[in-house]
Order: sequence, then structure tokens, then C-alpha cells
Amino acid sequence: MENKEKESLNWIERDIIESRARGQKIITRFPPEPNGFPHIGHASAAIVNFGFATKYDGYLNLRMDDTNPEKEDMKYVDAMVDAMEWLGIKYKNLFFASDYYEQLYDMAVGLVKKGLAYVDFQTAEQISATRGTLTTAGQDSPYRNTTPAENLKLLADMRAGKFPDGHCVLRAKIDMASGNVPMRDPVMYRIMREKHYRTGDKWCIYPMYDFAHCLSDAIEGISHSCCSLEFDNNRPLYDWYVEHAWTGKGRPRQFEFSRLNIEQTVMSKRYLKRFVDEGTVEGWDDPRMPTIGGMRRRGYPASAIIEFVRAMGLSRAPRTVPLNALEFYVRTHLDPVATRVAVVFDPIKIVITNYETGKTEKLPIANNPHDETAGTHEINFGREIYIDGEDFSVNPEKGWKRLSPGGTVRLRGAYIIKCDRVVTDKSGKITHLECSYYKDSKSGNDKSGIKPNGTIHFVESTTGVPITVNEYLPLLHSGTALAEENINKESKITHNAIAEPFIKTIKHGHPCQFVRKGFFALDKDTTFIKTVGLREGK
RNA sequence: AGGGGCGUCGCCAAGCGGUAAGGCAUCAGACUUUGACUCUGACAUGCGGUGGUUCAAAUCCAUCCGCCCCUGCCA
Repeated sequence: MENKEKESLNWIERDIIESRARGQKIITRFPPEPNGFPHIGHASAAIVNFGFATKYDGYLNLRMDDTNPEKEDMKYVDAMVDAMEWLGIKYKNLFFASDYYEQLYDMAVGLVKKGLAYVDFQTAEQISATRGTLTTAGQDSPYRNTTPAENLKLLADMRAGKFPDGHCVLRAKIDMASGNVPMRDPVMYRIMREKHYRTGDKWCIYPMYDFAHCLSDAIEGISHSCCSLEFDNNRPLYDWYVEHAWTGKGRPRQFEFSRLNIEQTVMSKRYLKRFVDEGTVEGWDDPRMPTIGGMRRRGYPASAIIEFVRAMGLSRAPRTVPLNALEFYVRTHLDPVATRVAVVFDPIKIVITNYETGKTEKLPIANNPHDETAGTHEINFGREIYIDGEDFSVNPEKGWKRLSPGGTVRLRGAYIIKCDRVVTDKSGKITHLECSYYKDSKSGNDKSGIKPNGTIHFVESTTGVPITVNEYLPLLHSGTALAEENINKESKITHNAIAEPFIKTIKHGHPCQFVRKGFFALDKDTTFIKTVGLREGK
């Protein structure tokens, strides 16, 4: 019996299957503009395009849509390439729209020759004013009927640098009365003497996205150009350029789907840049950032991000998924491989009154309870230890499974202890707890017969090491509505905690710690980051 | 004189005329050296509303309501 899992196909995929049945090679592309560091949105688009390509025996191209020299930089393409490698997204070619400038220009010339493009000397303001509004048609430019021969010369002059920046533009001659605004004689080329990070000063005219993108797809033989829904309005233009300017083989087609928004996650490049510029975060790969670099330092496995994106699927409906949806996959992927280490964030001191003063002992504990092959490490136990504040309650609710006055609890990997006395200072604040331990309850060799309330983790006081804890930016987690005034707010919270020395030996490749109900990730500088969906205890 | 898109469980999402998949979240239980993990069970007489067509409608038609995108020489 074949266990055929019910598989759902979205509309894009159905088209891909039909195309393939007609003998078409499936070629997709992920086309970021190298103007910022890659974030989860980029990953999502890349994963989707990569997924189609690999599933249907095709391939993916990584193409830098670098048609605006004002914002682009090589460091962003490096970051993108890096992110793709980390995510395991394999592309056949790394292409640049800027490599097509000459071909693109030739196609523009072709359009001029056909009388389908003209040089417009109106100012930007005039062009904007005559484009009409959403409910009224635009007006034809006075330059709209210049002859092809004259336009040819003018376009050559534009390229040759005979006009100052912004003096004129090349426009496609389509329909100033179209209900679809992008079709109202869109600009194809603008003059800007901006040094391009790859072509330098070679060009003083640069193609617009709409013109360059579809034709770059055509040049690369892209079969399915999948992008986000905001380009829906541009599809008729995409098709128009391909139909009139492309003379080669193949007809790329664009498919749109909605972006994947994540709750409490600021994706706006503008805000993220501001966090970096103003020092609110350490940089683009600060663990609090929703960038690929940030998630990587936070300890998210690439496989979790990929599975998350695939699980969310594709649709055209606006969607925002809760952060815990992502974290579910992170947890799932981390659980079998993450090394468990105890970390105490809000220390409460415990004195084990019947434990010998000055003595410490080392106890072995599994690196990962699910995986024996992961080995063990040693933890220290002694007379003074710290437990987490949330693991102790003076007035425990019914069913409390941690420590409380008079209660017993197992110290994970060590002994069972009983809380004998809560010691407070004059103000009533707890200074420490006095507990006694059961000598014969040692982990792995428990002869005490005691059934403790629950199990909690701890850190021995003399061997524990302080670490820094960066809480998430409240800004990044306070909701999708981000008030600008809050951006300057000092929101980075650091405080000392105690952790086992063992953390220092953890390699960057295995950055995750397990504490109670969630994971903590460790970045390069052995800074702990509270992350990955700590669940609330009951 | 507007054009385009979208509305199926709290959140994603299948479904494409034959009687509402799945995942997250949640709840209940089992297990447990962390209340985690794992496992078991529960969870839309309902598909934005209203009419219609049909033996049969989330699926077709009409109409209404709501939300999103488009007036860069950005992508």
C-alpha cells in the first residue's frame, strides 16, 4: 500500500507542472536588490523560488536587481550570498542586472525604433502631475509624438551624458488613460551620475525596475518569476515589455503571492537601519534583529527557518503569523541537537546546610537527554548554589512543581533538596533559602525513595560565571505598531547571571541551551540571549 | 474614470459542484531527572453577509459588506 500523503498544490505549482508537461525547463530566480542586509523576508522568497526549482528538476538563479546605484553596495551582495549559503539554498548562477545594462539598452533602442518609447523632457513634477490620479486619466506628454529617429538620437545623447541629471527620461509609450497607473507611460531610464558599485562611472543612465526586471528574467530564461503581491499591478507592464522588447526565446511569466509577516517583528529596513545607526543594537547581526545574521546568532537552525516558510505555504491573502509559529520550528529542530546547559537569570541563593563547607563535587550530566551519543559534561555541586527566581514560590499555587517552603525538589543532575527555611532581610526581601539535601538521592543512583515535587536547574556559586543577558528589545516585541518616539528609548537590559563554566567551551555551531521550558541561544561572545519561546509555566 | 487583489476555526492553510485536510495555538489525559520533549484525545452543522441556480454550493450566478495594493526619475 502506498501511503500517499494528501498533497496540496497552489496555483503557481499547478502551472509549473503544466509547463513542465509541455517540456519547459523550470527556472526560477531570487532577485534581491543589494541595498540592505538579508532578513526573514528575503529568506522566505528565496526558499519559495528554490523550492519550486528543486522540486521540478529545474534550477534557481540568484540575481542582484541592482538598477539603482544610489542605495546599493557590494557588502550587501556578500551578505546575501552568505545568507544563501547558510540557509543551504543552492543557486546555479549568481547574476547581476548590472551585467545586462548593455543588452537592456539595446532593447530600449528596439522599443524606440518601434515607436514604443520616447524621450520626455518634462520635469519630474510635470510628469507626476500629468500622470493623472487614481480616478482620472493622465495627459499625454508634449514629447510623446517625437519621431523614432529623433528619439534614437536623443536616447544616444542621454547615454552619452549630454544632459544633466534629471533633465529627461525615456518613457514607454503605452496608455496615459489606463486604469492601471503603472501602464501610464512608465519611465524606463533616468539620468543619474551616481557611481555604481559594479559598473562605476560607465553609465549615467539607469534602467527602472519594471523595465529591467522582466527582461532580465527573459535573458536568463526564467520560466516562473515569483514575487510578492505588491507587484500585481505591474504584471501587465511586465508582460508588455516582454512582448515588445524581447526578441529572444521564451516568455517568463510573473506570479504573485502575499508576503509572510511575522507578529511583533519589525521588518522595515528603515527602522532596522535606525536601530543600528543609533546603537540600539550592536549591528545588523545583533541577535535581536530579524535579519538572517541575527537569527543565526540567536541560534536558529537554518533548517527550522526553511521548514517554517514551507509550512506556512503560499497564498494571495494578507497574512501575519505569530512569532511562536516560527519558534515552534526552531524548538523542534533544536531539541534533538541542542546541548543543555543551566543558566540562572534571576538568582536566588540556596545554602545547603548539611553539605560540607568548602567542598564541591563534580557530577556528570547528559549533554542532550534525547541523544546518548551527544555525551556528557560535568556540573559542580556545592554548599552554596543559585536557582532561578521563577523556580521558587513562597505561596505556591495548587499543583506547583518547583520549590516552595517545606517542599522538596530535584536539582537536575544532582540531589533532591528540601527547603527548610526562607531567610529574609529587614525589609522582608528574600536573601537566601536554607535547604538540606538527601545524600542518597544522587542523580542516577537515587536510593532515597523520595518523590520530589519537580525538577529544577541550578548553578554552583563558586564555579559559576557571570554572563550578560540581552533581553529582546521591547520595541521588537511590543506589537506591530511601532511608535517612532520609542526608538530612542534605552531598552537594552543587561544584568548579571550565573552560568556554568561549561558555556565557555560551547562552539558557535552548537549555540543552544535548554532552560526549563525553552531554549537559550548563545552568540559568539558567549552572551546569552533569551529567546525561542519560553513557555509560561502553569 | 478608476484599476487590481483578498475574505474557510484565535493564527496560517487545503478544498476548484458531491456533503469542511493539515499545522500552530488552546483544552483534557498519559509519560517525564525541569510544567520541556514525546504520545493520546478534544477543538468550523460551518466557509464575510444576503438572495438565487442545482438532487447537491465553501465551490456556479447576482448583489452587498470589509480589508489590502496602485498616482517614485524606488524596488
